[in-house]
Amino acid sequence: MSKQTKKHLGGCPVAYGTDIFGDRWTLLVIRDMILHGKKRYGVLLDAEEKIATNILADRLKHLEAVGVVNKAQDPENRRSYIYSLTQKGLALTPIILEIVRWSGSHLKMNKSRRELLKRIDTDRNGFIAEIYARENKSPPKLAI
Amino acid sequence: MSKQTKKHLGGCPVAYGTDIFGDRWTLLVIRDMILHGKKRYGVLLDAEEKIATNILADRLKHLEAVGVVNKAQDPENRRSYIYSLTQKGLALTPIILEIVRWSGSHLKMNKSRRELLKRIDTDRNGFIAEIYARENKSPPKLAI
DNA sequence: ACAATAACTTGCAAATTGCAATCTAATAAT
DNA sequence: ATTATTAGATTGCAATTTGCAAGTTATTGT
Repeated sequence: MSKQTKKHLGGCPVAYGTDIFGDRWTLLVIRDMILHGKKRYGVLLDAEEKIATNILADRLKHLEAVGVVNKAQDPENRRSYIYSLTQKGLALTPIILEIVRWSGSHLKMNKSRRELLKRIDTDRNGFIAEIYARENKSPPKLAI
Repeated sequence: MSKQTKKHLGGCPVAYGTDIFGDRWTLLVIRDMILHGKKRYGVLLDAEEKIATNILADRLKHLEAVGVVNKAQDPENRRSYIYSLTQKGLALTPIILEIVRWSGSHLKMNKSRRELLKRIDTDRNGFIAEIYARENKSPPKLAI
């Protein structure tokens, strides 16, 4: 992820988005938080794709800086930090879901993932609402 | 974009997606093709973000290799090549549109871009159908 | 024939990623 | 109380990628 190129010019929304999550590792971190409810450094480190420690730390710091994630110390264990998705972060859910849908058309998936895709197709808004509820955030207004 | 890390493990759809478009430049190229109908190397090179020639060539080659883009020589000018989105490529449209929507909530945009956002919100499927029609491809089945 | 163009390719410096070791503060175990 | 372990990084450095600008080749325009 290029810090040098992290400047969107001319106000293009896609360029703005790519400045924030237009790299593989950031997208995967967001996936883990949105779809799997992961909230801790060590748990995020455990993803299948094996992110490097410095990359994970860098990405979490970045996501906090852009307001996608909130970092708070766990009062019961001050070594540990809780990373929560903000409203801005949760609002990335539809993007993640569209990625799942697109990939679902071109990738062999196991049964549980096929069922996830079916869930998304069957009741997308309900699925989104569940993710928001899990994070104790109010869901967005329903779109048609 | 890491060739070494371009391997999705375990069949996760988001990881699969990030292998294909999980980098800034690829997303921006896809944006230009989907939203602006760009089809030629020189035109894609002219984007606001100023992609480097080697990066553009690399990304187009990659997109062709993964079946998102088709490359054909222009019969009227054999120096020039036409890069067309395949069905697989066009199916990325909902992702691009969700990125536009998300960014629209967090970015000041000029009038034309605000109108684009309003278009997407008002008649998303119609907008998608227009893009498919522009590319002479049959649109996907309507989702609820 | 020569100039201009389209699409790259190349050389190389700067930046980023990836791996593994290391560090510090806090908690757990003894 | 002391030692061991843990959580979350940070660091050193090699490998890879990006970015810039010059260069190349085939094709078209003059």
